[in-house]
Amino acid sequence: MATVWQCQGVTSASTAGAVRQGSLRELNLAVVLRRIAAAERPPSRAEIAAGTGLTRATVSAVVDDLIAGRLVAEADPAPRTGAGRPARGLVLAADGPAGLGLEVNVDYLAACVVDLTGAVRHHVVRRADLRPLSPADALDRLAALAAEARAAAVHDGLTLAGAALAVPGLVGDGGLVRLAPNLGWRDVDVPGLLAGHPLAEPVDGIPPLVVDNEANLAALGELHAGPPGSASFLHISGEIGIGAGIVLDGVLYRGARGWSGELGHIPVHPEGRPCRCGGRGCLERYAGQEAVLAAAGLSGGELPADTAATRLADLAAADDPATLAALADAGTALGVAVAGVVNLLDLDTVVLGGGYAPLAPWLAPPVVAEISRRVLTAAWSPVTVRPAALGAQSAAVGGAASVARRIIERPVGWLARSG
Amino acid sequence: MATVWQCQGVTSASTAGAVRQGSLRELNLAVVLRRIAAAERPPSRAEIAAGTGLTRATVSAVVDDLIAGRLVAEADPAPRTGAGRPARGLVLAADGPAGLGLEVNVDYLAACVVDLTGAVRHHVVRRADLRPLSPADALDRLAALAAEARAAAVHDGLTLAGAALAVPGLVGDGGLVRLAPNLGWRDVDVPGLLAGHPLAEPVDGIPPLVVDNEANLAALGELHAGPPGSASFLHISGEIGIGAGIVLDGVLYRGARGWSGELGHIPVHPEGRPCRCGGRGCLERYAGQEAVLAAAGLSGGELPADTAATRLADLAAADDPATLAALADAGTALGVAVAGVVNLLDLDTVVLGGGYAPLAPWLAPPVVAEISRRVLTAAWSPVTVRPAALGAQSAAVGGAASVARRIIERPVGWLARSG
DNA sequence: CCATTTAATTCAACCACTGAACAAATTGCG
DNA sequence: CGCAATTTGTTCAGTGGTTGAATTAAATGG
Repeated sequence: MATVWQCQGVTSASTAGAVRQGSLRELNLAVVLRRIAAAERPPSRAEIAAGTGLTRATVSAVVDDLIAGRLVAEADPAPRTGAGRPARGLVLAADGPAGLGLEVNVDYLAACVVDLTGAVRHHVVRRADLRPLSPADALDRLAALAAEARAAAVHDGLTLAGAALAVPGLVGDGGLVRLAPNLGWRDVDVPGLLAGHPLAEPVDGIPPLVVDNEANLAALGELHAGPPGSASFLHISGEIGIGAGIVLDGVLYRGARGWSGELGHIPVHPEGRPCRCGGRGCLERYAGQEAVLAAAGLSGGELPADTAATRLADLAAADDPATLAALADAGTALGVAVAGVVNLLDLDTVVLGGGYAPLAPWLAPPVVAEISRRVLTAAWSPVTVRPAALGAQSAAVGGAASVARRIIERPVGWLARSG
Repeated sequence: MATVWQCQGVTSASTAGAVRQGSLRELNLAVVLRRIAAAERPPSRAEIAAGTGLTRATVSAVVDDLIAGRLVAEADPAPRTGAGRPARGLVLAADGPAGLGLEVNVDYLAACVVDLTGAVRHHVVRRADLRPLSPADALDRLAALAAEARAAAVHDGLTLAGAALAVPGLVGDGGLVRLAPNLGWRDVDVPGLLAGHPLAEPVDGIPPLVVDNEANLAALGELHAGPPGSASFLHISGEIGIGAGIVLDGVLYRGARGWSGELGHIPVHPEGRPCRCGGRGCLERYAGQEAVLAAAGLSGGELPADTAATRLADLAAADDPATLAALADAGTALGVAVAGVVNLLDLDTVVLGGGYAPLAPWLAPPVVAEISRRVLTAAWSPVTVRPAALGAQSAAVGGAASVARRIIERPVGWLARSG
């Protein structure tokens, strides 16, 4: 009776491999670095030792490695501590490795560079309607933008350690874009088309290029930029489709096959309006960009997402009745779907991102109303609904930040780079 | 002896503590033990070494510790390997620590003992209507049942290392049952009421008693008993309320506050039937036990769940038209909600458990229909809908198995017990 | 100016893994 | 039957990295 206790998932946390001798240092490098990254103010070696349970001797040795590897620097001025020898505060290095974030969307390309501290060191958005272009041409332009960003990073003394590309669509294994309906892409082999463009210097443990869903990376951006403490949240990207990134306990959940977050096709009126997915009454048909524009009396189903959102926000700010009604209805539909999600996942925060970010003043109230009406546990603990901290550009930033985060989670790859 | 009563906390991935010197052994004990637990057939020390990357010397030393601690035993007969010195197969010990699973439900109490290998060594169900009893009286009876189970375990040479209690309701920190509507419990301090009843011998790292939602533990039972490969699934417990346990990548997801899985209050008809939760159109009002019984023309809203389910199954098997229609409608409503969940979480398996298990032949087809109609990615990869492997009794077994699983995940606690 | 206090480093000791050599136990071939 | 081949498991000196105490460093305060 062979009983299987643990099924190997796609990325299981408990798949921790064997701990060899050197792993000890590897693990402690990560522990100390995480501690420095998570601290409110620059901690001293002694504080880290007290907080982690390691000895001061060990912490000193580990910190030496981190400083030698340009991952950590000593902060000045030193924090005041009172009597005794003054502590030397430790901060993440601002001149070490950095992540490159890229985004391809319907009407713009974006590239940004985020360093270890989380600071956005470089950010370019190039507006252009990409729908007429072939995937190869679009990616060529993206590569040019990436090269610019890389040059800027090098100029700042940074080293790009990896890149993440956000795409508005379903992404399969190996960076294959299965379907990006609004771009008109289908089965596009992004890594293949980008081969030859050196986007980043390969670092052990950091893939040179990760392709991911735009909503996923935007959620990571929110995790990175948002206030600490909300480690379980739903980040909703309201565009033509409605995607969502799910962060549970500080970890992005990608689903069994990497296709989680299809919030737009949650049924809100089971026998309601037919949807292009084949179902009926999907959320997208009530709170998607096209539906809201139509309800507000605007015809531009082909408007870019942020243009549409700002136009709606302008009209709503001017108290246009049709727009206000359209947003109220969309918010209610969104609230119904979100209430279901919160009931299921017990989230404490819902973030309105993408095109929803500028509309949050009008969307959030009905969403909150539906949540408090329908969520059983809302009485015990309130659910926060707030706009995305990074706004519409969070996917590129989130991608770049995810690269930096990976280095913090496993610094040995970077340290092994060149000695 | 001061025993610490605690609830299964929300474990954050980033709380990974420092790796002290001894942790190295601690981690490798877990690595080797997991390997033995996950293997199809008893592996040899050499196979473990090859599979993990550890040296044979290290594996031998680790295995010696595990055998000395009665967590592992050498299997006989030894597996045939061909030429060379014959390997000595390693299996999980059947006479070491074991977990105690308990369940309080509307019309029965249950206790079971599961050993490390996953075998159910003892299982008692005591039928009784618990609703007239006070929580204290009910828990007294439960404690008596637990004492019996403990005696049986000791008789078998087992040592109980912890207990898990399944309750049909919301469980807060510290084992406080906030609300168990069908039991009529509200803010019941279970650990306080059970103080003095030695349910298990405290083991470092294994809380003596964990109180958890019935649906959560049932999902763990399914993870334990179900076929391997489905490490991300939704386990639905259809009772008077509809709860769900969410297993993602082999890990039970509890939610930010431990209250995940309220599937019953997902809206399926936003302005439909009013629900006692204050919302309208909750799934529970269309697929909950009361709704189905009423639709089938049965009045017994107070029937125990399994009785109601078997009665419905009998009627359906006899082709009773009203029952068939009621189940079809319930299945459709369930399918709408589940389709939303699958769209959101990209699950590959949905398990019908609790009272739904015997009704699966009639519920599964409409659920599958709604999924294939509404789930965008169903075209790429099918979603399996199946009845629970353990049936209605999975919560107690799942709780007991979760205790055993904890020992496998962190054996050092058990090994430190008494030398 | 000196006692006090806290931070960081140094250093011998120790723990657990490493790698190679060795012993054990079986198969297969002459 | 005997011996080479083969694979398993153990022994043992060696090493990397943590440990804990002692030591040095650098400030405050009376």
